Amino acid sequence: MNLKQLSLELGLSQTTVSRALNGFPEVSEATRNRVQLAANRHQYSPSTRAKGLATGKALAIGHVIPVSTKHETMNPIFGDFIAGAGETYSRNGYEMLLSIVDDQSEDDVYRGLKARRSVDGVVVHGPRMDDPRIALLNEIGLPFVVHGRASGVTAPYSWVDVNNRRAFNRAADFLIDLGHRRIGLINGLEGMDFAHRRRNGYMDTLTANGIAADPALMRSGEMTEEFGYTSTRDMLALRDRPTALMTSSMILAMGTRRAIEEAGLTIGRDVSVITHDDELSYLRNGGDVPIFTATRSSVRDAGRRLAEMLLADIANPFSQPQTELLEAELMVGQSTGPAPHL
Amino acid sequence: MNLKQLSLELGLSQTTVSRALNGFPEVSEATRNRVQLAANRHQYSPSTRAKGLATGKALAIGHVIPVSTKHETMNPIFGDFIAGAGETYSRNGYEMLLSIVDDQSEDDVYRGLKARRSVDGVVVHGPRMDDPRIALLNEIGLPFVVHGRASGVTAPYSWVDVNNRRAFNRAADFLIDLGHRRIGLINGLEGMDFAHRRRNGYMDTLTANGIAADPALMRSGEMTEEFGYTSTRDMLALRDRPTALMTSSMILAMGTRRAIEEAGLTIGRDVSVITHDDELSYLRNGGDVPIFTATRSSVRDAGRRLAEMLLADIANPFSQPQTELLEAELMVGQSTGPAPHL
DNA sequence: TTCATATACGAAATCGTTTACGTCACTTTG
DNA sequence: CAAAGTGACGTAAACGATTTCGTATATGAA
Repeated sequence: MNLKQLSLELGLSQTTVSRALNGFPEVSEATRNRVQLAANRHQYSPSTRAKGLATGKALAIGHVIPVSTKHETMNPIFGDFIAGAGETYSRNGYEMLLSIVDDQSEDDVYRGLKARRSVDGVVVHGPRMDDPRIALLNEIGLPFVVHGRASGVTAPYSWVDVNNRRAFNRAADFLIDLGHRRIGLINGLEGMDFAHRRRNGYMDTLTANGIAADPALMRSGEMTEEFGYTSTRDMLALRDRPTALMTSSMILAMGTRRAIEEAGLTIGRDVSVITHDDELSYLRNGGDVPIFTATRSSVRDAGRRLAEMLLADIANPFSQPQTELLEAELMVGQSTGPAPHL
Repeated sequence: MNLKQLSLELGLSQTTVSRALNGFPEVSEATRNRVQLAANRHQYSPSTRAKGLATGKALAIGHVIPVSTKHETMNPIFGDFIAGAGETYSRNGYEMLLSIVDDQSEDDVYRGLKARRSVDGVVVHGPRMDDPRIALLNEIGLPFVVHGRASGVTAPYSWVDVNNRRAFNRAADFLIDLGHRRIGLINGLEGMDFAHRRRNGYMDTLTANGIAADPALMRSGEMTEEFGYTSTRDMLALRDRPTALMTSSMILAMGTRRAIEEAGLTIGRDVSVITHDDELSYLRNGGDVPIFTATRSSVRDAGRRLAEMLLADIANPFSQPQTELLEAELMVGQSTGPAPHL
């Protein structure tokens, strides 16, 4: 069923039917009802393609997901993030377009989306330091919001981010208050902006407390369970092993737990662990009492907020860049305790 | 840059330019080259919307991801699955449309996609037993392929699935060969088709070996780490506790490991564990020697295969339903050993 | 020379909407 | 009572591609 058929059946012009359905005032309430009813009866919905052509809007948002060619790793937070964003989109009549792309050819994908006019805007995932995508998107004039920030980029842009620095400040502070002095960090990949900020937060707090940062206690890599395991195992094998560890994700923390227990140590007593927790739906950090002490911030909420921001940006093209900094809360769980006397 | 502008600049008609770019024979090689060059120079790509309108194809595939309203849980395999499918799509010039939808209103989403003509076909995720979506999609005439199967549905349909039954047959057999008689099962949600098949595989092998299935050793629920933990903890507290456990996912297995170690037991010695492993990129099951003994099948491959099947289906509308049953391989790791003498 | 046949290109319809202009019958206003 | 609104609807031109017919020129055969 298309507009023409519907209007023919109603004995009205396509114009009137279109206006009736889109809520324009120049149509009587009587006919509007008649049209609505007929539309429902036939399950009429305007063709997205035709509507898009006519209005010049795509009514779609693009998410470009980089997958590292080296490790073929897909960020596990991604699912929950788009679940949040997706809610906002469908509530506003937008569709979500996904492009999975190896991090080599990202540029072409953005250019392609623009050239084919497939989307009205895009979400930038996994920003790195000095991320070139921001300049690119500004250049080609595609509205966008970044999930995270890109240190080193001076041009203004919209973003939604967690206060990673503050979160890791607080986590380190918490451990130091418990008497820990040897604190390790198992972080995301070097070059990822969030990893950079988290390390800064960690290091600042250490030095502020007169503790020298030890390179042997700092690791960055792909955030897999395996990496959490090997990093922890190696650190625990040091002559002067850490009494506490901070990890950048729950999955890393699982690996950390495995290594600690394999070493015959007890988590929360021999080694304290604080992790960042994105509140992934399938990795809930316990019920009432968290398993891991954690800095917690829902990535799903971030998705929701970011989508709202992007849609607002698109609706009002001359708006200034918006930003939103989400604070993580520190949840005290069972994985931390006073520093042991070694 | 659109077709009109490009043809104007070249001093050709839109027809010729279009034909040149789409590889039609009735255009000389000389002008074809000229057109190609100009198109590249201006980064011209045809508007998806206009092209879709003209051709009647959407050049897009829809993925409808159900999110349970109760638990707000998003299936963790989803990310890797669409990474696989996405590769196939972009290689064939298709785009991927994502709809996140609570499992109440799925019907409307499929109807909407059809009515708005947004996609040429859809992928059905997470089929349940007697899944009504298959009948619905057949009724409204939207091409689809199911990731998994739906026991109880008699109508023919295309699917790609892992041989869940066989996988759990083999896993159970393997444990029984090691001398285990008390074998627990920690499975996905009741009603999910894959969970049903896995349980059947498990139970068949038990009874074939003269072991009565014990309801106390069978659990189904959302496949979170927490559920793996509580299920295992409860089973280990039984007077006649299991010496081996089978779990339906790596994440469940992580919870299982936590409970086992918390009970002061050693995995692979006191309690053996076999898990199903979807080869999620961020949950690699160890390197050379797997951590968990596992029935392994790449969900990313499944995504690739399924996408190819769907595109073939769309290209040839009168084709018969295709099916593909992937076999899981049994990887022997460090989490299994001979049954202990209790 | 003439007619058929390629070869290379173009004019215009088409896809399904939206929307800038008309239009026409009634009020309302000065 | 004529002029000016207003309310309700229609005509037709976009939007940016593809595609169905043509058409003009060159080539070959009769």
